[in-house]
Amino acid sequence: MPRIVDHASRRQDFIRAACETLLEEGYANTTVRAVAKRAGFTTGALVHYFGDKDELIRRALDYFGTEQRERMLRLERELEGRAALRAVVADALPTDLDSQRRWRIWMALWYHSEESDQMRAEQKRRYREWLGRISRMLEQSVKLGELPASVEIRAEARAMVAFVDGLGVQFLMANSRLPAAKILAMLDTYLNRLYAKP
Amino acid sequence: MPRIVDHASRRQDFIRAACETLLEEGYANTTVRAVAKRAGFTTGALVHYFGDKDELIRRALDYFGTEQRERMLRLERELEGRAALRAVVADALPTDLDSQRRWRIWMALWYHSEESDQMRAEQKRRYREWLGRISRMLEQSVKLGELPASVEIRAEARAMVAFVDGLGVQFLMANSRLPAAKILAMLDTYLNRLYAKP
Amino acid sequence: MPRIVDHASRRQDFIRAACETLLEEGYANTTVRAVAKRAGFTTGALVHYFGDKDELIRRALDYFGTEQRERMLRLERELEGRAALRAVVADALPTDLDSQRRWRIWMALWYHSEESDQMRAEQKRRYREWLGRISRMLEQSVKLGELPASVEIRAEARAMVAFVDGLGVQFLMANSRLPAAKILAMLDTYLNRLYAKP
Amino acid sequence: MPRIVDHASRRQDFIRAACETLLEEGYANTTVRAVAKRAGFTTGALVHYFGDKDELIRRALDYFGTEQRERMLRLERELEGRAALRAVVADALPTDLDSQRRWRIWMALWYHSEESDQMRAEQKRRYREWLGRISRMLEQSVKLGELPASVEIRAEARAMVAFVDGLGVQFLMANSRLPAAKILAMLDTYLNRLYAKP
DNA sequence: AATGAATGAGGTTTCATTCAT
DNA sequence: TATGAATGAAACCTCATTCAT
Repeated sequence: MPRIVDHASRRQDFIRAACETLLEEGYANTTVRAVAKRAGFTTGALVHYFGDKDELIRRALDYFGTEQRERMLRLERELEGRAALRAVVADALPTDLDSQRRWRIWMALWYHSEESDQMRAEQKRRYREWLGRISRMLEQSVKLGELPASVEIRAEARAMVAFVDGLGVQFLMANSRLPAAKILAMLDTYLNRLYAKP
Repeated sequence: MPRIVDHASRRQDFIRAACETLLEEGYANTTVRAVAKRAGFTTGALVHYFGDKDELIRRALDYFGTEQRERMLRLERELEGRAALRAVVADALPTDLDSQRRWRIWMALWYHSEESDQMRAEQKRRYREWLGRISRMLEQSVKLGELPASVEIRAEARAMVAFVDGLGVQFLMANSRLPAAKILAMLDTYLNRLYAKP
Repeated sequence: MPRIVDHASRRQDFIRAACETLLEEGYANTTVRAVAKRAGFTTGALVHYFGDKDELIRRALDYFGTEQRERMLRLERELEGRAALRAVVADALPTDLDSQRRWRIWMALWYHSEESDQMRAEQKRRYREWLGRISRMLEQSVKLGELPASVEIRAEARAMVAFVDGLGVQFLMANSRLPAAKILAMLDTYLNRLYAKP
Repeated sequence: MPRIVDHASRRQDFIRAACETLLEEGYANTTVRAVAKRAGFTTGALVHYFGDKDELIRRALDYFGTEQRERMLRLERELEGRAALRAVVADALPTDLDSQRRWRIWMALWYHSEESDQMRAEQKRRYREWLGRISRMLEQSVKLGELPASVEIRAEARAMVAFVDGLGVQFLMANSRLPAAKILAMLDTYLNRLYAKP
């Protein structure tokens, strides 16, 4: 008589626990034991849900990307063109303690993409998606007449993403002493130039 | 009379070995043993040159910063204003295999600043210096009349650095398939907007 | 259901193994590996029972103190005044091979109290208790009229303990060639003088 | 052309350095490097004067015993009988910071006698000498009529030494909070009883 | 499915000792 | 004689993983 357990949901519990551990204790302290404990289980239980630690971490980071994407989709649905772009990017920027935690994870993700082929592949996929989304909003802006047709969509998307990532890094390096207002002002300066009439 | 060894140069050997190990095997595989072996010694030899592993790693990462700074200083000396800024930033951008390696190190540095207080302190110092240098070139541009006096130096410096760092990340994520020409074109677009006549 | 192991008793196994190792191989050779091996496990198993080596050693040394105390309490219950004192001290004195082993441990304890703050604290506690116990028996002697009220309890307790500890040291130095009879005779001489009618 | 070095005196330098290191840094921190540094040399120099570390330590502890003995001889020469005994023992007792240091060494010596056969042998010799010296003073007391002929010289000497050693231990355990006056008072109580008219 | 004891490899660090100079 | 670089063994500790229950 098998114990009644919702395999998928328990798996999700582990993933969430791994995320929280990554956020609050850092990658180096994200041990299997720590994650299992946070999830309310012991190390041995993991074996039923993940082949090894690496898979768990990958799933956790992926979950993280998924959350971000969902927030993004919500914003995209409600707005369009420049407004959508501004909303999506502003949401991604590090403007509070919570987003600082998010950026810490992203950095862990970048960093560890260097070490695991599978992680790298997944990270690439996420990057492509993120670039694609920005591109689409820029295209929308062109359609709406906010931007001239001559704009180089792909390059602009890349520049935009670079700007955001770079600010994330700075935010961490500055130990969160970078006020949200300043960051948003920088974003607006950036957008004003991009959307400037020639 | 002691065995004839140039202490400083041998120390440098270890630092170089640590760098190479970091670059080629990643931070996780950069063990004391691996570094010593690459340098052609046993682990115990390290003790003559570094207090502990952390110091070795810090020195290795610092070595990169120093190299970068020296290149920067050379460029600053020869040019001024916008031209200097363009040269310095273009040099920092990931445009070839060698700079890809550099960016991998930077990322390691960002990442591990999160875990070691000393490393964080040194990293902050480097960041401040880098921001200061960009700021000075922008001020020069104002003096030269390339930029209006109304420009917010500090915020522009931050935005510039963010742009560069973000492109470094993208370069790594894209597995170096981002052509130098495209990256430089993005830089010029960025500068054109910044230096645009209102 | 977990593997069936009595955590407390297994912990005790390690403590016993540590004691034996200390006794038979000396402190310098009491490595984690050696203790684990003697207990029939590998080093990693220790982590389930002790935070680190220091805690293991402290527990092992404490184990001795506890044993000693329990023997003492038994004797105190059955006797009183001078008789109790004589019995307790005679039991503590090094009169056989087994007590030689005990004294070797005590010396380790004294010695290592010098180097670990926690151990020093625990050792102080044990000393205070031991002094208190002797003091109480002396007070009893006063009440029973065996000793004059003028006796300086605390100083006499200290002297008594010093005498015992010093004999323990001598016993070890003499390589156990000090016959029990001689030692007990010395004790009686000591007590005769202490309890002499003025 | 050999360098002119007084082998014996340099050897003594190392021994003194080892002593000081033992006193000030404790046995565990008495590394070859620490001793050599204190002596103003490097580790490699030791090899010319001592076969290995163990020999160095043994010589250091021996030097220590020798100093103590010399102080004792001086006192013996000037006094006799009970007065001599009192002076010698009072000098040995832990009554100041300096003697605390001495006792720390003695304890190290006791402790490590357990681990090295050679050290044990030398320690035994020192103990015999110390017992012999006390015995001789007691015999003198008998000759001087201070003590009855019936006194058991050897046993009394042992008891005396035990008393002293035990107080040394207590002094260390009490973290030197045992006032000299109290200790000397205890000694006088002890001697008064020993020398009491029957 | 879950436990948690146990394994064992691998990491950093310390240090007595060796040896070319 | 002295140097001090280098060795290499051994210590403690951490942790992913395995497995009997």
